Amino acid sequence: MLGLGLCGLLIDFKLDRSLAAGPPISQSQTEFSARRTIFHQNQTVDNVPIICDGWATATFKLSNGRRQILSFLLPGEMITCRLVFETQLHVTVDSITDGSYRAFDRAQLRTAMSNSPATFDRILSAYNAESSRADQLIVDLGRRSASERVAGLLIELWDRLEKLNKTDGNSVEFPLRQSHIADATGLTTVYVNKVLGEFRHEGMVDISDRFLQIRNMTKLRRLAA
Amino acid sequence: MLGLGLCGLLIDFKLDRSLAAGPPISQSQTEFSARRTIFHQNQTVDNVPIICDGWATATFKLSNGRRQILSFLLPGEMITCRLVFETQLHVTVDSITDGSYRAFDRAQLRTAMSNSPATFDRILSAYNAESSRADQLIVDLGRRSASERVAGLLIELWDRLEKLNKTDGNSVEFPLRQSHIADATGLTTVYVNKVLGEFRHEGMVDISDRFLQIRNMTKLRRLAA
DNA sequence: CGTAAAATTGAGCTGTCTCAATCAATGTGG
DNA sequence: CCACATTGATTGAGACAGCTCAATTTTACG
Repeated sequence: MLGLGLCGLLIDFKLDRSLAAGPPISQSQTEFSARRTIFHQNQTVDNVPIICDGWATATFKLSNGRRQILSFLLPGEMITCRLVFETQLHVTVDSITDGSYRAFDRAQLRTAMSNSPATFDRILSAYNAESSRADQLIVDLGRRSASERVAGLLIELWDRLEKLNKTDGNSVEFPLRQSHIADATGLTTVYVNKVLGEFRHEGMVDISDRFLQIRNMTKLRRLAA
Repeated sequence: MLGLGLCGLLIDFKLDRSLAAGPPISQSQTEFSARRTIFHQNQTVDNVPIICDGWATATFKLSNGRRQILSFLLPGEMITCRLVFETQLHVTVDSITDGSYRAFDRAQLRTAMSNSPATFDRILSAYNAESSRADQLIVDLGRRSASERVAGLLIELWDRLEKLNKTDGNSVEFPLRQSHIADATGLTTVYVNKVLGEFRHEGMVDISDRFLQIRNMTKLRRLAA
């Protein structure tokens, strides 16, 4: 019963992403407000948090102040699937917007995985998706130019938001600051600003008033390819 | 019976790494020689290959000739744990040295996972290790300088080779070309050469005659930190 | 409404790249 | 076992993508 329930939640939150649109119910839900650190790097977490609403980042912070965003966390996503199998968090999780998360019991999750092949497959395919994005980021950072990387990030986010039904025509709500884009692409905010200015000038992409508008998707995808 | 056998092999190859030193037995073993492409990007692989002997790379190749090495594959390692759960390979696998691999049946692997919690844990902890290295690489590429990245790569390989008992004092057999280091760190071979020359000049690290010698581990680790 | 955070712009700098040449090592066929 | 061919290492000169520093304007928040 519990296993099944868990499984249902997982399907909703992680995979079908349908609950994001519905009313939040679970008692384990925790709200967070914008621009807060929700979990600290190297913290031990006894459960597996899944973002329920809002945007957040998973960031690796170096001692000298440099930081690299490893992933943007959107509704329905685990901070990292690694947490299903280990307890120590290797990143800092910072909220971007207001939102909420739910914490799933690790043992129950694992029980659900062994009891239900479907749950097993879903969690593992989420892990594969996470791993695929990481590899994509490695290629971007290692072998692509600044504008290619920014284009790639915008495309990735667009595609993910589209799956969440958050897009509307060529436009989508977009709470990222230029510093988020910089920390995700390994650039400086100053240079990100120049790249985005160039994109705007070319009539390809426009970010303003917390909205991202893609004016020439073909061109953007070609640049990111 | 089969499940157990598989599990045993896995322990040997992937986790305890003990079989690497012993005689190869399995009939599914395939030999490869140096500087060959073993698997192609986007190829469908019906089984899960594990490197048994020798060095190889998993490389993502872009259409314009740029390439990024995602990981170096050492004895006992899967190309990527993703292959346990999906069939399409997203990278090219190229051998560096002569060597061999064994191909495990995917379905049998998965059966072994569900039958044996220990196997389950081992495969997933291998996946976590893979994911951890990927995240480390992202941070390196995004936020560290050329010499930090090269130092980091040498340290990573040193530590992995040490676990395989391949190191001898401060020295270890090291078949990588400077172009491998370049493709792994997102640099050019010319610049890698300059960085390595600097390392040598400082008496920190020396690579010659297919051997890596670490002359000042403390300094190297501090640089890579 | 004041203050802090974010975006924008400009000037100059540097880490890393490109191009190109040379030299060393490794492998190959005869 | 040699001569050649190929691959890898090294070095130098010059270029440029992206950085730093710094000032200014705009936007957002308490």
